[in-house]
Amino acid sequence: MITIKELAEILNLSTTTVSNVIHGKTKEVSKATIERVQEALTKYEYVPNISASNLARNKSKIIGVALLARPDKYPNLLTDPFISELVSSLERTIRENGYFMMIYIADEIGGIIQQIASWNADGVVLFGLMGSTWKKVGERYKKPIVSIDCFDVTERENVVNIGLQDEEGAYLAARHLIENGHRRIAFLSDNLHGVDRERFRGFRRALEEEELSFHDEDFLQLLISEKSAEECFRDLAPRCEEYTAVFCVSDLYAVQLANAIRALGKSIPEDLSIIGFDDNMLSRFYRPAITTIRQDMEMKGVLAGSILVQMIEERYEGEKEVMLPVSLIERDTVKKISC
Amino acid sequence: MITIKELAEILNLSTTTVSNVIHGKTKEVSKATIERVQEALTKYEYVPNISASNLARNKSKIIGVALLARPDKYPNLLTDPFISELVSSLERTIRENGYFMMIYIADEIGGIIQQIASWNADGVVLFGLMGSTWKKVGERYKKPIVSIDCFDVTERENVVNIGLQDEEGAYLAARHLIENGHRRIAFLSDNLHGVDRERFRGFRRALEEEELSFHDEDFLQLLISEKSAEECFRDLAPRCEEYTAVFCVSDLYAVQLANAIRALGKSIPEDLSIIGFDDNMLSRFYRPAITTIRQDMEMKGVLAGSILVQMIEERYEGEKEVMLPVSLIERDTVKKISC
DNA sequence: TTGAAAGCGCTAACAA
DNA sequence: TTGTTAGCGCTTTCAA
Repeated sequence: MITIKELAEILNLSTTTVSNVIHGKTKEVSKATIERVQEALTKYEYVPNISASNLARNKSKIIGVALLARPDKYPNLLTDPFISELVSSLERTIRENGYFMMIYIADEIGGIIQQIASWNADGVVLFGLMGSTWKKVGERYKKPIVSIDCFDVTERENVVNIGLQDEEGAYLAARHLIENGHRRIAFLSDNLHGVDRERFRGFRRALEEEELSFHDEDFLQLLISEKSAEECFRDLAPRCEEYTAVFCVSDLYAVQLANAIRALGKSIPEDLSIIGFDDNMLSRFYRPAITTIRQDMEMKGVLAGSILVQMIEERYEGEKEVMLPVSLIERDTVKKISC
Repeated sequence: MITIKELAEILNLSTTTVSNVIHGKTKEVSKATIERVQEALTKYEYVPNISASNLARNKSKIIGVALLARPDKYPNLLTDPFISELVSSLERTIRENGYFMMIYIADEIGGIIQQIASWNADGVVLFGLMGSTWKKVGERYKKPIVSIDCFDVTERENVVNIGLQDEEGAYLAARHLIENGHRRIAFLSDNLHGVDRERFRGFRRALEEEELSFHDEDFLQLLISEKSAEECFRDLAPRCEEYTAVFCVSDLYAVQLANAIRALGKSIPEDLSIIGFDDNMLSRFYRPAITTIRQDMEMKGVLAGSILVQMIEERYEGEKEVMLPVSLIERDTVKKISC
């Protein structure tokens, strides 16, 4: 692998000049030398050494993408349609802006942010971060950060959050069920933190508006840390007898619930209406196609990537928090019933 | 960010010594200094600069993962369950071995391999590479390579291929259909290259064994470069009238075909039997659950990652080609018929 | 047991 | 228009 220095010697030029034509800073270089250099570049198949360049410039063109997940979940995190759509559009946006993506998956941010700092990443996309752990991030990493689906971020320096109208989405879902005559509606999720807390709030707001009651047992909680997903749903399915409809916080859960219900010999939506959240491949391909709340993951990735790049290049002038809209996608898993 | 040099000055030591204790080369360092250094390391929150280290060592701990795909397809390549399972297990394996993954998605290998060389990646995983383009790779990149699902690789230096018993898989699928009484069987795919060619061969072998004829029109080709997937399947569905069963080269296609058939008011498998390939999330979650040929993507990623690491560390002693097995997963989309 | 110093390849301020 | 040179932070050989 030939270096700039060697090239300079061969051409009887300085490294500066060679470096300049490599980077197109050719205002002050004569036509003749430009050509000579470029010929040599291709002739000797020059390949830049990015490590050296990074070291000299104190930049890296790397964007770190940190995905936080529980250890039992992250072995196959990228397999989750929700995550893969996000990463897919992030990757493309980062690439198209001339940066490189380095993915980190782990259950705690400390080590990750350390490594990201080690690589001198120009910026970071953070996903799945919980409240208390923000401290560590701020202490160890001073460059731009875009967080996705985080809360209480606005007071932080150098951080922009891409969020979603979670509350509104769940509200729309619940309203849709109510408008179709449903009165006994359950809420299905594995926790009540972060986005799911917001969705829980929206869900309850819709019920309260109609003065429908909601009791603790109407929260169908998946104990995913204790048993396999399949077991969770098998155990939960019988409890759905009590309801005419279930709101699931993801399409993945909606599909799995539908299967568990059907395994009991019942049918969807005749025996139970189901509504999901996300509008990804699963709800679209499943039959009956799942009625769901759409969020634009594509847009989430694109925004996260491009805003981060703008921050890195010191030309971002938008808000500290961007809220993406949601919409109801009516398909075939909500039955109209007469109370 | 404090550097080794600064640390050395503070401690009145040489950079060598500091560097040595950082890397645990402490055979020739006194207990006392080890402790002093380690205290300072934490006190001053030392973070190594990987670019500098890479430059000095002429290594990078980076593994490049190059995914080749047609431009119209790669915007959302990572969204494909097949790819996401692969990348997910690759990422984990790479991480667990102490390396970093850098993903590259593009339609031609030249630029990618250039960038990978620029980063001085210690090794590369190649997916989706076609025959003629291997030249470029060999010319520009001399370090270890693991290819996935490639052919004619055994004669190359530094290359190990992770393949699959594609021929056998399709053979199993076709046999299964035949054993269930099917005689008019179509083959559905978007091309007949690479793995699909192998599958086509296996498929035909099964037919030939039973002296069943196969004509050109029995190859249902998806013209995915010309129209959207949905249109493809809508246009293709009526042609399935002619058959009692269709073998699809992926679960994704199997699901989409099933939906197109059902959109015509027919049912699966009563009116048409379908068999897929991959055994991923789609075939498992769909109802009726798709009968399919299982391949272990998890294993593919793990093998690719760990073999590459072994090659990088010069301790790989296995074959130049690893062939993963397939198996038939019987589910609910193949009907037993009496001829 | 510790240190001095050269060098990895590139950049950029400054000089000519 | 081109060249000189001093780093960037770390590793590693060799010497002390």
